[in-house]
Amino acid sequence: MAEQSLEEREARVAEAMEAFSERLQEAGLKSTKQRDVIVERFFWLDKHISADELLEDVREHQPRIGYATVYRTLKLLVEQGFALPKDFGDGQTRYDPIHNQDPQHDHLICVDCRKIIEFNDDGLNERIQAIAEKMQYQVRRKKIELYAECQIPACPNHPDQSA
Amino acid sequence: MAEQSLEEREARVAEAMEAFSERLQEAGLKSTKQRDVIVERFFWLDKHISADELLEDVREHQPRIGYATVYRTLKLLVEQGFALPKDFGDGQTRYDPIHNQDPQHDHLICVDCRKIIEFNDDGLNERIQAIAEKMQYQVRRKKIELYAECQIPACPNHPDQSA
DNA sequence: ATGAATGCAAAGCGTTTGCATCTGG
DNA sequence: CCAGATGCAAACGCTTTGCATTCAT
Repeated sequence: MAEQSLEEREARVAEAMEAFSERLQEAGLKSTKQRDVIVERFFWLDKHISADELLEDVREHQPRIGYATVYRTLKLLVEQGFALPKDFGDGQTRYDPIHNQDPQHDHLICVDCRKIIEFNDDGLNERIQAIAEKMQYQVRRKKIELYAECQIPACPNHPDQSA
Repeated sequence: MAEQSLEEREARVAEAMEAFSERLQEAGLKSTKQRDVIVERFFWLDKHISADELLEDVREHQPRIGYATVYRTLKLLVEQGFALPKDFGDGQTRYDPIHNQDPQHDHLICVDCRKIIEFNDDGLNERIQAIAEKMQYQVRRKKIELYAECQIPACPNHPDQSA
């Protein structure tokens, strides 16, 4: 969401790619051109992306990539802890890149324009811990989605806001 | 979740059925034997049920019911505000009956035994309101799921707990 | 060279829909 | 009567899989 310089973005992607490569080697898996492109674009785009959207983007760099490969790579990313599958109720699974520094944010989805806004609230997280503890549970991960409408007359979050 | 006497359950179902019938009439829709059975079983079972599970149950009462009818009825229930579709990541949509008295609860899902526990925490709700307000949004509905593991050595929430 | 990854197309799965038939109001 | 509901099967959209080929190590 926050604006990000090209350098920052490149640094972030490079870091993520490095971590990913390491993990691949650890797991005895191979690094291929397709896999690398998919993962790199996934980290570069850095948004809740669907397999479909990712494939479309990746094909600009590697036209002959098939969707099976995208799905397989996405699954791999999830298994290796680099992505989290999300379902926002629009019929397709979206994948959320996990940055080490922002391990677990929540979402507010505008019911008017479907824009997805990320947020993080410490008070909320504390309360959740407390709730789980009271029930004798320890939270592993959470999924918090607020479906809300904008209160400003003309919803400011229209998709045509240059991304 | 809470134990419920047969009378209570019957009363609850009757009330829900009445409300549903009213809504049907208001909307100029018809009450049919199939529809009634599906809706009644849905309210009676009163859990996060999948179309599949509901169909199986309903067929004990009306064997010739097709799954299209179940899906259509579930959709109707959602449209009319009697059910909320939920996705817990197991590949199929589950439907959560809405009781007037418990309009919007949240869920804790045991990662060990997949048991789904409902809860409701006012402090949590208040905080959520505040978060949305700060962002200039008004929450329409929320989806909060805590995936957590039980801290008691032998997870007490095993599916074989008589339902 | 050898096990893993790819690309394609086919299959799979949950869900929706077209259509002829039936039914409630 | 006639709009709406049903049941069946076919269609659907997203995702997964089988298999022959290619590629990284």
